[in-house]
Amino acid sequence: MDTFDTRTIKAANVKMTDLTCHAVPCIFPDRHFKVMEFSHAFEDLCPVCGDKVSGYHYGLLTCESCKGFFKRTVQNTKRYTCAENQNCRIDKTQRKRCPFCRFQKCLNVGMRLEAVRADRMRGGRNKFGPMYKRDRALKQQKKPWSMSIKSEYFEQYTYSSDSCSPGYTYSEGCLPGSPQTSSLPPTMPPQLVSNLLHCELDEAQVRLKVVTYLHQEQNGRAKQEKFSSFKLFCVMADQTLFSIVDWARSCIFFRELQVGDQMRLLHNCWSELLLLDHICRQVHHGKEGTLLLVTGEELEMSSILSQAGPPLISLTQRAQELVKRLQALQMDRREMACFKFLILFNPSVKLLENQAFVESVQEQVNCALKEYTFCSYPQTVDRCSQLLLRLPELRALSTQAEDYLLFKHLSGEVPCNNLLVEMLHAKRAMV
DNA sequence: GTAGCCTTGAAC
DNA sequence: GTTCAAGGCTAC
Repeated sequence: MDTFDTRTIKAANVKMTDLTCHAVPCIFPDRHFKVMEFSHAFEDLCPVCGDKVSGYHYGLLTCESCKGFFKRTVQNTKRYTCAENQNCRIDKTQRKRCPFCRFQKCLNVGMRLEAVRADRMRGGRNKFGPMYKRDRALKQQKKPWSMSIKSEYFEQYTYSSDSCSPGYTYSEGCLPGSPQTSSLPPTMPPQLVSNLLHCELDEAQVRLKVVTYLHQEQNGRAKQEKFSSFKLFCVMADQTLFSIVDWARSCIFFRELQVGDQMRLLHNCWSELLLLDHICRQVHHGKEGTLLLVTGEELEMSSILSQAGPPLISLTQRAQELVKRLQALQMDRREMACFKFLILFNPSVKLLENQAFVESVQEQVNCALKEYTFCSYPQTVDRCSQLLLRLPELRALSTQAEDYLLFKHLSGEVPCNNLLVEMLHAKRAMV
């Protein structure tokens, strides 16, 4: 129990020890005391604390203090802990109270770790320059419509992509796979569905965390101790699972539950969520014959199948069949977000303290998904049922994956101190 | 540790 | 030469 909590907190702290810090002391600071001027006034408020924006910093418009805070945290590899429930309110007056939640918010709104320079070189421009330029142009276009800053902020989504505006990137209209991109007239999704989508993890941030961790792990080992491919996959899945736990703990509804219920729900469905994460990635990847890993790497399916034993071959093939079915349905990101909640809020989990609440969330999400599919895909009347039929398949597949993992664990092939194994044991203890 | 102001330097 | 987003300095 305790291990779960401490490890979760560890996962929430971004590991940046591979950032080499070569501080260059400024021996002769040539001070001109030039008054700082900006060519234009920034009217926006900082998405982290609501203070006045001073310019683009680490990927998006933020205030000077959050810029400095983000820089100090990343450069000095700071680790914070939250004395409350990891959902402290961050505003101008309280931003100093909880650095843990402040840093989480920095990451959640889209501040980029990679914009903090490992070599601490001053001046110049980075790769975000064109992105900032695009964002400025976009904001300029939006001005005549007098959109309030707040509504603009909440109408955008957390999927990060370099091709869209900084921070919250895919706007309503350019969300891949959304019904708005088809020839159908645009319809407003139910508010709950939009809220669930808003909770989604930033794929780029997850990728960065996993890649950074893997890099550290491999580099910190002697040549003969390097991980095998299977162990690397375990570490990758382990780190992804940490991100999934972080996602759950910051989600609407879930964060209102007592820690005991949170753990029961997560212990019950961790493998389904992990598998769904993998499957969603493949559905949107859309390249037959290759698998897209959380690290962004592509693997040839044929090379996996040629090296894997029968249990892994069967698992891979069944997962790909499910991917194909969901691709055939053109399942979109909002539906995926609903799926996650339907999996997480399982009222049949034993010993829940607030079973009624879990049941009510499941019902609300179910209704919202029905309404969404009905309004957005009117040409497919039974779309919702077709989607929901995939859930038992996902569950069966996750059970098969758990069995395989247990077998590998008993054979000593899973790395020690692994959250996957911890969850596996916790789930078996529930039954 | 925080946050406001200063310096730097690549891109334009 | 100008811009502006990095890092640095320092009073608090």
